[in-house]
This record gives sequence, structure tokens and C-alpha cells, in this order.
Amino acid sequence: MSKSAGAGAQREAARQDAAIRLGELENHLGYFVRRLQHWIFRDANAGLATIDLDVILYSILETIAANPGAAQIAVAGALGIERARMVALLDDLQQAGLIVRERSEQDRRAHALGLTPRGRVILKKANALVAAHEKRVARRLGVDNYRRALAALAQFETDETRG
Amino acid sequence: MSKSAGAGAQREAARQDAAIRLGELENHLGYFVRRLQHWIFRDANAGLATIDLDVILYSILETIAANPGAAQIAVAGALGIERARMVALLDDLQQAGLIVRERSEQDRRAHALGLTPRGRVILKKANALVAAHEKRVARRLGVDNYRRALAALAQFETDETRG
DNA sequence: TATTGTTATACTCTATAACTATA
DNA sequence: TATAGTTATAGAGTATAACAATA
Repeated sequence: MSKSAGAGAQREAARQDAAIRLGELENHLGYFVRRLQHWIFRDANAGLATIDLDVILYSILETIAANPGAAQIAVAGALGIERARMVALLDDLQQAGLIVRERSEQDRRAHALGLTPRGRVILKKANALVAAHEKRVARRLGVDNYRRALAALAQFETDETRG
Repeated sequence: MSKSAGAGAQREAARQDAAIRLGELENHLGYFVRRLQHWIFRDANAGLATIDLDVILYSILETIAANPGAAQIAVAGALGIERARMVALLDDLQQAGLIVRERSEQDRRAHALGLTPRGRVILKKANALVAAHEKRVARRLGVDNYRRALAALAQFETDETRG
């Protein structure tokens, strides 16, 4: 993965950030949310890559573990993933031997999702990696800020305006 | 924009959210950040669409206004946009008559970016629309939570790990 | 040699529509 | 008629590499 030119350009761009003013953006939560999310995804994905997962796949595994037998559309809805896209993501997890799709007994259109024994083992490792990532976020943001941010953002409900 | 089938599916998915547990995700800032960002982008873009802008184009306009004469790579670096992608975004703004690209006198490789008079008018309207959006975010999140979130997240510095 | 802007390419994600099998 | 899962496609975004002009 040679990135001699690209890394240099990015480093230079970062250096110039200090001289750039953000104007009204400083007053907009969306700007900071986007910036933080960008960093969080890169850091979390870098950790999860060691067990061939990423943030999305991990979130799906964790949600299935918390809701055994749930249908694809329920997990997709909870995570804000399109149901069309969920198909390919679950294909990946199934081919990796981490989940099973069984016909639901209540509704034969639906798949009842579940973790395999291997899925449970990987999920346990993933949760350890994500916990380490959370500590990095907390250290970076400051422990007090981290707690405040988590408490404030956890109260946001998105359901009403979906779709 | 007929979305009879899609909207129905999404509404159903949202309804089922209530029954879905999130497990460890409840303790992860990244989950809530992603959820909030998703809502914020949709809401802000819906507002800005009335003047043919979106959040990214608005952020670029505002940054240029705050840093007249800045080079493309400096603006890109401040906003976390790839410099390759910045080219097309600035093409859009230029074709819309909102910005100008002039050769920098200090560094003839670089473009000195600036707003046109029309760009300044549109940016003023955009800032009003975004201010209205921010109020919706604050109302949705609760004013105290909004202030706490803004204060906490504004202290996150991303520079070190770019690239 | 390195950087700015540019073009090109491959891959991922989003949004949407349509199909099947079920309900 | 409507929904769950699936497939397909178009448009956006990301990541990367390479090139010309310039430093």
C-alpha cells in the first residue's frame, strides 16, 4: 500500500487547516458531527479489520445477538440500512460462517436471523476491539466531553422522519 | 417523486425499531453519531434544496467566504473532502455562477477561490436556511442536549490522524 | 523531487424500481 | 393488495493512481 504522494498531500492539507477559518460552520452541530463520525469510522474500522469486520458488519452481528430470530428488515430498520443493501451484507456474514438465515415459522416470507457458534466467538472479539476504540475516542475527546456527548446524543430519536 | 411502496416499507421498519434491542451499541458514541448525522444531513439538505445547494456545497461556500483567496486543497483539507472530488464540486459552484477560480499570484499552481456577488447572496440565504435547520435539531434534541453536544464535539481535533 | 489541480478508474453506498413468494 | 427478501441499476462518495504545470 504505497501512498507516498497521497500521504504527503494530506499531511500538507492538514497543516493548512490551522490557517483556515470555518465561519458559521463553528456554530453548526452537523459540521462537528460529520468530522467526529469520519474519525470514529476510520479508527473503529482499523481495529475491526484485524478480524475481517467493519463497523457495519459488527453492528449487524451485535443487533442479531441482541434480537435472535429477528427478520432482516427489522435489523435493517434499526441500523438505518436499506433492505436491498442488507442482502449483500448478510451474504458476507453468512459466507464467513458467522450467521444463519432460517425461514421464520410465524411468517414464511421472512428470514429468522441468528449467530453461529463462530459468530458468537467473533462478536466477543469484536466487542473487545470496539471497547478499545471507545477508550481512544474518550481519550481524544476528553472523558468528560465523551460522557456528555454520549448522554446528549443518546436521547435523539430518529423514527418519525424516516422514509 | 412517487414512493408509495418504499415509504410503506420504511414506515413498517421504523415501527419495528421499538421492538429491536441495540445491545452494546447503546454504549457506543459512534452509533449515536451516525444516527444523528443521518438525520441532520437529510433535514439540512431538504432545506438547502430550495436554493439548489446541499450541505457539502454550502460548507464550501461558507469556507471560501471565511478564507477569500484560499487554495482548493486548503478548503478540501478543512472539510475532509478529497482534492480529486473537490474539482467537480467547484465546477458545479462555478457553473452556477457562485464562485470564481483565479490563478494565485503567490503560487501559480494554485487557484485562489472567491465568491461572486451572486455567491454572496446565495450564501446569505443558505445561512438563514441552515440556521432554521439548527433550530430544528435543537428542538429535536432538546436545547440543553444540543448545547452540551455542540460544546463537547467542538473540542474534537482530527488533524493528527488524517491520511 | 514535491505539490496543485486535474482526469480516470474501481469500489462502496444510497436510492429506487421491479420481481418472487408469501401474507 | 401489501410485505420480505432479492436482483438490478443509476447516482453519489471514497480511495487511488497518474499526468501537466509549477515550485
